[in-house]
Amino acid sequence: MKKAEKGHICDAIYQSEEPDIEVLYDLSEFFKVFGDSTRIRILVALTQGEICVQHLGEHLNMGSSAVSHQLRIMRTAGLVRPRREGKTVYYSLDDDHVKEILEDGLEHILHKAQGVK
Amino acid sequence: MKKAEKGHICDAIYQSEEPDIEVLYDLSEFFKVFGDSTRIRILVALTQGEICVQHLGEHLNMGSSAVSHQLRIMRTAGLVRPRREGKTVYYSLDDDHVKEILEDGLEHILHKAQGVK
DNA sequence: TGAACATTTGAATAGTTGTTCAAATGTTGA
DNA sequence: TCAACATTTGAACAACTATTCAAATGTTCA
Repeated sequence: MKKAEKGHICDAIYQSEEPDIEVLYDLSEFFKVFGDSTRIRILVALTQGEICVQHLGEHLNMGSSAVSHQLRIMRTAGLVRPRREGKTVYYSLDDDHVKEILEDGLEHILHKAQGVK
Repeated sequence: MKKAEKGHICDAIYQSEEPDIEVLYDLSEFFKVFGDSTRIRILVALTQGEICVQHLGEHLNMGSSAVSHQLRIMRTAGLVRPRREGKTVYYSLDDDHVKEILEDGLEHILHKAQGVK
């Protein structure tokens, strides 16, 4: 890889092979889903196993409609998966990756809270 | 730890020792910072090294003011750190944890894009 | 000090988003 | 089929957010 000639430190951005701008947009959309406390609480609850919409509503002290709206967003993002059993729909995390991302985030803010540096 | 008696699968949420609701709120606030494509692009650019505000603006095709506003948000969140050198202010990632989170997110969406399952 | 430049700040605005309510859809059992 | 229940959907509204512009702050150098 060739080094920039001018040597200005800001030139770093010109030699970087950053991911496509479109991918970075997708990435921000992905993180956006985690950027709401209702959705985070749902995801954290789901780390314990699958839960139906109504119970999620009770747990969050919200109506089923509001919960369903949020679940749709997370379903679209591929974070949760529905399973119907009679009248009831159970939701669960789509894969273990979600759990990891939650844990990484938690680790980060707890780390910061400890007062690093 | 005592198990729920009824055995309903939704009871999982009642036996869980989930993090304080306040912590989950902080967690969502943390992810919210990553949930904007401008900020993501700034963070990704910074993975290559420190960059000044003006160059970031050129890179993103935005005014310095807009960039500065976003940098303030990320500074407050403890994601980036400024270093003044004369008139110029260079920004860099505050710690390696940020890079990890970006990579985890990228890995996830690329993984999904490949069509898993 | 004063001019030139880089960054920050505040106010204004257009666009986005979460929740609520009402209505629709889907499912079960009588 | 009908009633009862669970979930989903759409529209409306209030709250929030990213960007822009103008003004202020901070820094260097003559």
